[in-house]
Amino acid sequence: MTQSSQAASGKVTKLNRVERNAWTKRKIFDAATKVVGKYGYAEASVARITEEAGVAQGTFYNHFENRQELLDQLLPKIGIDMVHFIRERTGTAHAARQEIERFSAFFDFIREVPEFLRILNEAEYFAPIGYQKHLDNIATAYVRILRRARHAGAIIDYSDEEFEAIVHMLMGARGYLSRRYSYVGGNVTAAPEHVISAYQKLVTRGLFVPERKNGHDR
Amino acid sequence: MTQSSQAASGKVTKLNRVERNAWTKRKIFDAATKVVGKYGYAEASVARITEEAGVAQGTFYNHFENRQELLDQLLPKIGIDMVHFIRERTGTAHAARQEIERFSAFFDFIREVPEFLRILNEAEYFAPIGYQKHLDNIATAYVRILRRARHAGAIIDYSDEEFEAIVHMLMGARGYLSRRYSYVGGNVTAAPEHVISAYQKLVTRGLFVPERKNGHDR
Amino acid sequence: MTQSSQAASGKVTKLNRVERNAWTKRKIFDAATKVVGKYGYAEASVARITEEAGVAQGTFYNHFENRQELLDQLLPKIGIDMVHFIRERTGTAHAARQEIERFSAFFDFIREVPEFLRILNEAEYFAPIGYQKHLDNIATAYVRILRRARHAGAIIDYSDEEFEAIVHMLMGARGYLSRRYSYVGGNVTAAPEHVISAYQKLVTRGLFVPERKNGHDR
Amino acid sequence: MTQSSQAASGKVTKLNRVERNAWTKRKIFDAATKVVGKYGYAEASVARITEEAGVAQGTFYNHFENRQELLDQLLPKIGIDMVHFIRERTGTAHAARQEIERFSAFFDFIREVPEFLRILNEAEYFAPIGYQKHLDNIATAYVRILRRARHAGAIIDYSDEEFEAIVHMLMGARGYLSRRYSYVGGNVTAAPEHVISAYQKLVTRGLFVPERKNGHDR
DNA sequence: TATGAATGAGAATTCATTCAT
DNA sequence: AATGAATGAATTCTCATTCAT
Repeated sequence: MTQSSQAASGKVTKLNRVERNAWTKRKIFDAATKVVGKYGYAEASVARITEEAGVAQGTFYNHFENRQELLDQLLPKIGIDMVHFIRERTGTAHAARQEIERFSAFFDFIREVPEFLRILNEAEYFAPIGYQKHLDNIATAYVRILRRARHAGAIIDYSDEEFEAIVHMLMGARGYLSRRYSYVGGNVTAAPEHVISAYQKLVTRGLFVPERKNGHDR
Repeated sequence: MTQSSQAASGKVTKLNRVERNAWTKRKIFDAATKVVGKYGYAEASVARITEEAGVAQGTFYNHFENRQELLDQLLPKIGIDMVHFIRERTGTAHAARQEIERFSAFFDFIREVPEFLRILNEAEYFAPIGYQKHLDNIATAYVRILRRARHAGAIIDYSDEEFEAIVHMLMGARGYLSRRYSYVGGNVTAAPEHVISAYQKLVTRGLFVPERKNGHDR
Repeated sequence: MTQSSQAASGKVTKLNRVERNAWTKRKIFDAATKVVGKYGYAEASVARITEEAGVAQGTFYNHFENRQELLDQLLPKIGIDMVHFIRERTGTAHAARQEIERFSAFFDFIREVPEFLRILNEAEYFAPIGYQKHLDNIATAYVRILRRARHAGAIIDYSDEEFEAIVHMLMGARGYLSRRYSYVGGNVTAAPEHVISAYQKLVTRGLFVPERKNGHDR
Repeated sequence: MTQSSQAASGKVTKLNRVERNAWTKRKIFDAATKVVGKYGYAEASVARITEEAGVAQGTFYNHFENRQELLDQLLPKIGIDMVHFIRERTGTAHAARQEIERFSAFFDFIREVPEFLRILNEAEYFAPIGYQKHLDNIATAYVRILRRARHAGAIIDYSDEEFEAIVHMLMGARGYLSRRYSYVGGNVTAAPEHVISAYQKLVTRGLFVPERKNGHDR
């Protein structure tokens, strides 16, 4: 083992049994991310994933019960990365403006992790368990945000049940918009200005109350 | 009563060659709708479809070039049915209220054709050509509606480009909402009241100008 | 039916039942020749042949018991054409020189009927009955020629049994040579000079006695 | 005794991974030889071959990219065996007599490997890549032999180009003769005496100069 | 734990032949 | 006699999973 490969593994000394195990599992996981991002779930055969990971096919089944189990873990894991990414890019402005920040950050994340979009969109049918988990994660966090905004007076007139519906609309809007506008000639691009402005108008007017000088939440 | 009108009436005694041909194609098509709606595109093998249709596998290839060709025809065909269905259920009220009618009609259509949702949602990956065709159909018609509303003064302050983005948001919203709320215990149900009200609030406030006594479009 | 198509059929007036029948059979036969010559027996599906002939698939079975029957008729029919063609191009010179004329004429025939080579060569495996018939036709005629030459004193020291072997050698030589030298860049070409001279040397010296002034056969 | 030498000896107790792998591939190869020899390439389906080999169909594709790849390897491999076989049976007599030895040895080889003839003859159409490879192998070696004979004075008056043509004639002659005379009632038999004598006369007189007391080549 | 050959159930598609009209 | 839709067996190839080493 060379120094550089040790460095890449994050360890400097020889790996013990547990670490080697985790390291192999990680290799398979990362390979799956790459493969699904590039070819989609349907083409993500165990053969392709293990080849990309540089391990034998049999090794796969030492770490995952079966192909589906891995596929179902893919989206939730990346989904959490996304939540962190967006949270870091959201400031303390008025709630309506924060929502626009989140919207933009979502598109930024797609550019950061181009595999995400495909993994997200196909998951509903190829990794339904993972998809559900992801959706619950996001919806829960999102509803909490809206509630907080309502508590701060930035939203009125929406019930908790309606929040849940709103959250699905916003997620759906993002999904369709990203599919439509994130790809130009095979490359992942930033959201066009008019897309952001349209989202801003719809959401700001439709969901939030007009911002006043002292209307900051938190 | 002519032979052809006999065929159309569903009460068939004897069909001529052309009618028999169309009838068989139709059987395959309907079987595919059923199968894809129930099992999804991935599981819609030619064997399954032809079995459902009650014809031999080889017969399939007398009517469709290959499996994909049929799959790509599925969504656009049903999509057009949907457009007609919604149009029939849309009155002449104020534009904002018409949009809510369309929203409700969409959910009604899903109950009418429960296969539609799955055929629509999976199409992006399993029948991309058909999906694109469908999306274009819908987006074009939808943008035209919004423009007319703007011309009638029911919408202001949105550009054509923004309309396109809005249309994708609305389609995305419907898609996610229908996935979340249309199924209860395996049955297709009507949209809950709070979903309709949330949509109504978001869209009415976000997209349209407040309705005045003389604010009808057209 | 137009005048020109009547002319093409070789008939000027309306065709009666028998003639129509023969005409259809002929169309199928010619189509098969074309198709096998271009794509080979293996790709000569009934669908392809009938399409080329401009008739329905079912029509095929009104004229031929099955696909194989037609294929087996192909080679013997053209083989007879070849025999006539070669015979017409053979003069009354010394037997050895006649053999060279036949050899050259064989290559000329290939250029005249470019389908022949493929039909001949593949027939052994795809139309074995027809192949055998053809081989018998040719061998019989060829042996007769050699016997006549022996009777005329142009060949000595070969028995009838040996003649049969010689004939197979000569046919084999032609077959391999034509495969090797008749195609250049997809086109059928004349036999190169050195091929003819090599054949001439081998056969003239190996089979015939040296030509004398009065050594003409016949 | 090493493991590998155990394998080579045919008496096998335990094979290691590499040996097992080679052993399986060999089983498939041998099965293909048998099947093609008996039924021809066209009937040599993967199902038939793997059944004959006693392995699962899927196993086939662990060892060969596809069906055609195997078929194209068949003839060149056996062709090399044939060359060795013939070379071993060729003495140091005069070149003309050596040629007769080779001719006889060819027929002996067919009796040794009865599958060869069919594998050879059909290859042109079913395994064209393998056929070309084989033909090149043989023609190259054959021309080299003729040149050596010319250098030794046993052949005069033939150019290199003519040699190539001669070689094709000899190969064609053998091919046709073997088809005609090697099978009697389903069994492979030796070449009849009159066939050998006819070949001997034609080639000895047609290609070589009369043998003198000191006319040995080499 | 890692390996990779072996498995066998299916997948899409082709095509000679039949047969009702 | 002509038609052409219907048939279904057979083909090649894929791939998740198993298991002996």
